[in-house]
Amino acid sequence: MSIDKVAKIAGVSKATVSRVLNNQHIVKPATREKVLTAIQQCNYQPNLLARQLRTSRSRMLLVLVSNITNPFCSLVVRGIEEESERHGYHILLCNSESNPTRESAYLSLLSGKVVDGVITMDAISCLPGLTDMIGDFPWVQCGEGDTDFRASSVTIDNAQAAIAGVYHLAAKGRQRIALINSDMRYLYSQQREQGYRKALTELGHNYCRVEYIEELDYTGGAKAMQKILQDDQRPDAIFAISDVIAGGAMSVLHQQGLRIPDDIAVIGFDGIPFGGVTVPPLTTIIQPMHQFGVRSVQLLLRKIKDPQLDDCHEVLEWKLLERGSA
Amino acid sequence: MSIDKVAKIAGVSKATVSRVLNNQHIVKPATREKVLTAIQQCNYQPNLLARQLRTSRSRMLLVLVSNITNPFCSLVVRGIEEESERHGYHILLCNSESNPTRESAYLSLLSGKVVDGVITMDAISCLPGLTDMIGDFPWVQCGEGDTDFRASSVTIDNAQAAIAGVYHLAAKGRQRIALINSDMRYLYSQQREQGYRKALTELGHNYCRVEYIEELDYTGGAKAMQKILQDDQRPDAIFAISDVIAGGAMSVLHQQGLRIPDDIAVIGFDGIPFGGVTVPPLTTIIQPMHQFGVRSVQLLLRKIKDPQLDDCHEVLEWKLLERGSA
DNA sequence: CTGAAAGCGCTTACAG
DNA sequence: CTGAAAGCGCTTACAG
Repeated sequence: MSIDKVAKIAGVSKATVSRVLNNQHIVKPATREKVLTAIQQCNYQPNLLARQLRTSRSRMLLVLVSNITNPFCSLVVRGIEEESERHGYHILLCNSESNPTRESAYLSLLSGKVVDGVITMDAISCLPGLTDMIGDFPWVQCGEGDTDFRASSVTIDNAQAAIAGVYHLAAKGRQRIALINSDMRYLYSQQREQGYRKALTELGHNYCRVEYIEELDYTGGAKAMQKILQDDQRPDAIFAISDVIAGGAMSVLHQQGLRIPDDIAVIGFDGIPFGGVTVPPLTTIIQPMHQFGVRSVQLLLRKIKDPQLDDCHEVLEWKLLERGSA
Repeated sequence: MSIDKVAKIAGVSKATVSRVLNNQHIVKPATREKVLTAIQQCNYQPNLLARQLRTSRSRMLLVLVSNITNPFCSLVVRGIEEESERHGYHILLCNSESNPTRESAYLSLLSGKVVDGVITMDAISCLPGLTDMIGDFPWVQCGEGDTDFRASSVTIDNAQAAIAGVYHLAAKGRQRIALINSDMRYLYSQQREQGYRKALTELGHNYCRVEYIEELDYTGGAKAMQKILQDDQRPDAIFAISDVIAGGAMSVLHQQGLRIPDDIAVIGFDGIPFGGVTVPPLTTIIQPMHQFGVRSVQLLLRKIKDPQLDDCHEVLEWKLLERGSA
């Protein structure tokens, strides 16, 4: 009714009002003026829902993260949002906690036409049956690059990065390098562990120790570190699969009076700001988190514009940043 | 058309299909069965947009945060999302970076009927003119409690909490307590500084020193700490307005070889997990972040259900958690 | 218990 | 350059 009201005030048809609203330049300037004045006058606000229904475009993107509390995630999300905004898109955030019920509730927004596409950051293998819900809708995996699915992806070469991490520690003379890994449902966890094992083999190291955590947070890292310290043979280096975990591990080392890196070196993964303020500052492997977000949006929008487009698997650069801890 | 298709297959009217879809129990079981089978058969997915347009309810909530990267924000958002989901609502996240253009783009979703209400976590004073856009739509301020606006709010008693922080430091024998404050556009920053000053007066402390940061992150805290250390007279305690800032400050203290808390005590604010793994662990004032989110949603939904309801300003409990740093 | 019809507020061929 | 009309896919009084 609202656009009707404007039309009545301006003395034109609602088609014309719609044209002005959508900046179609075929409208005669004089008519255009009349309409704009009318819009001002009644403080008209378009009903976006109606527009979306009519055009079957919502300009809304769904973002599925497992835990927004993880700085890695929030930094990527920031990139996603920034790029989305540049293209006039808004984002719907689903903080899934890897909870299938919640994920499927959000994914139904795809078939419900509420969102035009989805960026998933959760583990692919946490989306069992959920991939059916995504169906043929535009989809980009961010941080996970499983080519078995009908989705584009943005990742780094996780195995290679992990290898570089191990070599860095080895170059520092470390002989017993332990890995604290997170959830093996994540492809990147598998890939990094693979890299870790490969590097050890190449280097001829006999010591190999992997401890898994349940929750990817500081506490998880601390618990894993405690576990490792109960071993008969103490490692002389820790490779943490994320900076957050490294943080937890370091706090335990401090409590135990162990010196970093003298007694045990620590290297992390991600490159979150937190790593700059640990004691000592954290050596880590930097992922281009912001760029992860930006590229994901670009790939997604491209697919939305042209659904025929082939999936594309983009591999970005990582960088080892040496600070004090290793 | 889609509901029409189902209707045709089931041999009923689309009104009946709609009734089944909405679980209205007036439908005869036999008819219901027919419809359900038809739905299965053609794998029908309702168009939510159409439903929302028709019912003028989107079951979508807008959440405006200034920086999702701040752990305080992401922990609150997690609470918001959890409670939203319980009520069948989804959330739209706007990471504003206090950017008015971006905020107004998102706020137009209110008048556009894309969201039913908004929770703002940004500084009230960062929303100049934006409050007009919110108009009479359901609105809850989270973390900021400016009663001058037509909005409900969920906060703690910031002044009182700050006073407790200062008294805690004073009880530890600290005489020169400096405050690292964040952005004074935030009401909570003003209130905490007020509390800080009040406590100093009550205690008869002459030393009073406030350093402001530009960006609420580790770097901001570090910079502020460096600035303070250039003073002729060094403080013997730092009250940081957030744990993140405390983290940055502590890293500088370590670099300078100052002992915490012996040389300088540090107390933070918020209670983010990070505080548990600093060296030493961070004494802090805990805000009920998750509960902030939960209550905000509850107040908002109540208002959405009954727009006549008066605004309500809820003040939750804070708690001082003593750990090693002060 | 069920159906025909109106309507939510837009956009977009189509005709002029 | 502009308007009348159809239609996006639902829900909901209203009548029976």
